[in-house]
Amino acid sequence: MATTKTIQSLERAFSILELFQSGKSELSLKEISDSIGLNKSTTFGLVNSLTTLGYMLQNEDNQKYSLGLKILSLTNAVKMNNILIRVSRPYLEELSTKYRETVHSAKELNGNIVYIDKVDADTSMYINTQIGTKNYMHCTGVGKVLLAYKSDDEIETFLSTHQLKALTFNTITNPEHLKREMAEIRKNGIGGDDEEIEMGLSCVAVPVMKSETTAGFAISVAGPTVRISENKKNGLAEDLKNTAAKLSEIIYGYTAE
Amino acid sequence: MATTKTIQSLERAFSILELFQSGKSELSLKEISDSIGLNKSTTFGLVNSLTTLGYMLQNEDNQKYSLGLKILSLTNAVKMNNILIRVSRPYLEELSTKYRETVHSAKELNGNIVYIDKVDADTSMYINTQIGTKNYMHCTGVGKVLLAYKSDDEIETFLSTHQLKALTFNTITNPEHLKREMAEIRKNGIGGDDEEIEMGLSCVAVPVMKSETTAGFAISVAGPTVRISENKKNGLAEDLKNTAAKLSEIIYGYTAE
DNA sequence: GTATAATGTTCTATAATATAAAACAAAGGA
DNA sequence: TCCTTTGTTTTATATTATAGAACATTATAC
Repeated sequence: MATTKTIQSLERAFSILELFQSGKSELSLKEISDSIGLNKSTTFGLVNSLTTLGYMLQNEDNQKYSLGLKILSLTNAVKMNNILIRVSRPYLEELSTKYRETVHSAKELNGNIVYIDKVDADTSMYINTQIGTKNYMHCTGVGKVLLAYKSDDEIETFLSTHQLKALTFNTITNPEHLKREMAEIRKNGIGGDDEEIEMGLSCVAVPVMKSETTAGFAISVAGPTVRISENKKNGLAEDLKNTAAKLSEIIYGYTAE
Repeated sequence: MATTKTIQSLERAFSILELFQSGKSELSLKEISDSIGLNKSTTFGLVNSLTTLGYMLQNEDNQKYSLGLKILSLTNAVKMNNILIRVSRPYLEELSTKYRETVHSAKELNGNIVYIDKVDADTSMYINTQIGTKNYMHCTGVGKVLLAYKSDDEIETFLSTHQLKALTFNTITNPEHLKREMAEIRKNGIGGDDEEIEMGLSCVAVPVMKSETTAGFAISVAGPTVRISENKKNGLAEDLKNTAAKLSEIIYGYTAE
């Protein structure tokens, strides 16, 4: 459990790297120092260090800075070390190709979900989620599915420590209501979200079980509400369940029944 | 140009993250502190900060540490910001599928090449290269091709500042010999390496041209020497050239002739 | 089941380091 | 050409990272 103070220069360095997540591929020193609210020279020290280490690089023409390719070497390590990502990728791609929708995998981390992987749909609609970032448990398909397979105690703890913030009119904000949905998910082995994060956007989600009662992670197929409900009839739910069963077996060596 | 001293805690933090590139997915605090040669508590401070920031995480069962998924969010940013990676990926995959060999893309960075992307072959043979890491210019296919399209002055500078280290019996260590090969590459628009990094391993490489005389990056197909020479006859070189021409056009808007 | 070893975590004093201000350099625009 | 803007270097100082030691917790041996 982390209680000690985090090292200031680390916190600052990473927030500089994270600046590039907002779409800009190049930033000037000025822009960086303004964004993080630090002195020019302090910023320079940080940026310069990151550049020396290969995690940022400077465009020689306009002096601007961008992210360095060395970050990709860490990515590699993350993926190599995560059987989960390695194994599930092709299955997620298969689902995405078949239904032409966006597919996510996610796991729980301290009361939130973190996207592990994502396969974008081959359509004009782009779902704005980022691998490695957090999202709520109570309003995402993957989140609700993962919550459903926690113990009753854990669910109670979650509900008493997390406010069920409304993101749309559909977001479930009533704990009792959410608990009823949890029971429903456990009964059917399937869940989803119905415009609970954003109007017009829905998903179907299933858990990848680790044992008979515990979920390791979850996968989902998301897209415009109309298409998702249509696809559900066309076997999307069944396909998701089958995929999850395969992953369960390969990753955790667990087979149902 | 970076001359200032790099911030110590940053240097240390990243060297901790880089420890996980050696294949181990979990490391104990002790292992980490031993590996980087720092005091237990100093190491703890660094590791704890990285954990708080989401770039590492601790296994609650055995206390061991691993890389955090948040690294993947930076990956995302790198890829989003690099048209090069985004655009070329499917083409590299196509080549890899067709020839069942490993495909690389790489660009130059301060006299070395850095792998930008890699598609592993669907065979038992695994080529030990890592995206985001450096390699020599004088003995890799991509490196030689990129060197060939530098100006004569730049080539001279490179040769006078870099020792041509021999990695195998085939590595070209004679500057004059290398210059002759550069001319050959420019003549044919194609290069490669013939067991110059490792015995038994060869590759064919082509530049992706930015203009008539300058290369933006390079792509290569690598594999066991026998298969590569066989594939060359079966159109590998032609396919590579065609792919490179397409990428040239899409990424740099440059068309030959 | 107890004792002992090994490792993870917290506390604290101190030295070392990151920091910001200011000076300087270089580039760009008026 | 001058002035503004932004990137880089220098330097003094205060803050912060650091390592040693104590403490806590877990694993191992007996």
